[in-house]
Amino acid sequence: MKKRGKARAANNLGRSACPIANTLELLGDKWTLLVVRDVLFLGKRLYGELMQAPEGFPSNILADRLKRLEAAGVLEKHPYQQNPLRYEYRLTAKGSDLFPLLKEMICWGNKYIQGTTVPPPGFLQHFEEQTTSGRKKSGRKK
Amino acid sequence: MKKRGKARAANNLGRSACPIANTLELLGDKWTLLVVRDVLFLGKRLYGELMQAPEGFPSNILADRLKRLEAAGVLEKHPYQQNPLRYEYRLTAKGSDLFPLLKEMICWGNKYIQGTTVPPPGFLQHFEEQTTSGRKKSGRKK
DNA sequence: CCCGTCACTTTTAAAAAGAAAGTGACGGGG
DNA sequence: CCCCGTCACTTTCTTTTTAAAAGTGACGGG
Repeated sequence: MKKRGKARAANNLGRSACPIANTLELLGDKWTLLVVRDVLFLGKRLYGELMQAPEGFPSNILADRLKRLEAAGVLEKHPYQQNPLRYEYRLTAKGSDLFPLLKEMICWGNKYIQGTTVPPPGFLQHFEEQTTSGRKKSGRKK
Repeated sequence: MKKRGKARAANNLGRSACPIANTLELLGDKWTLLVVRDVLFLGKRLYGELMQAPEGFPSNILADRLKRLEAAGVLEKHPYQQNPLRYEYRLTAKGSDLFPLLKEMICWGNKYIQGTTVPPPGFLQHFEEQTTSGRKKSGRKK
């Protein structure tokens, strides 16, 4: 077996083993986290609902991001009707656990980008409990 | 003066007033936060040092991102020699305050992307104190 | 002089984004 | 039965961005 320098041939990592670089590989663009935002904070589940975002998703971009997030295990597709077969999108634990990241984006944005909307008091706490880290703190046992 | 829907003509906001969308407007790509990572965690300050990152910056991309981060007030350029005039890059408070965001990326990446490098114990705490939020919380207290 | 370093800049090709129109499965109305 | 409209994409085409690579200019040293 050959191993020269950092051998990454046989694993799933991208440009390096850095967790930041690998997270950016999946989420590092202008649209992906907006999908997660809308599902997590606004409870959107349907393609048509996601298309309504004020940022104006191009439909092909939205379809592509949904596909990628599903492939990455951040979203799951569940059928919600037959005839024609239609799916809704739900966050997995991997997806819900993006909450702290999103929260920090909101904090930083509110602090440093003038004019950004500040969420109403208590809004973020409501979602805190749905994350794995939140559940850990509230002490649900096996 | 026309105002249709949400008027954003006279402000500096991008696609919407959402703090997440606006943060992504600046930081939402595969490279920008890697620059911040290297300056913040690895103490890199020179163009040549940043070029050494394992992810392999294309030189034009690095130059462009440094320019954008400086324009956004995340980095500052300081001369460190004459003849020829050369500059080093330093984080502003706006830049250091990206630490919590980066930290959450590390946590999420470590948890959900197999094989990513986990920072040594105590590594992150070291930087915690340098952020504004860290300083606000009485600087150093266990 | 020529060589090498540093910090970019320019050039060019490939990839991704964005706008817009098209597709297919259906349900309802006339 | 035929046409209309909805939903959830897909395709096509143009523009922009990225990426790879070569080039530039100001030095300093031998």
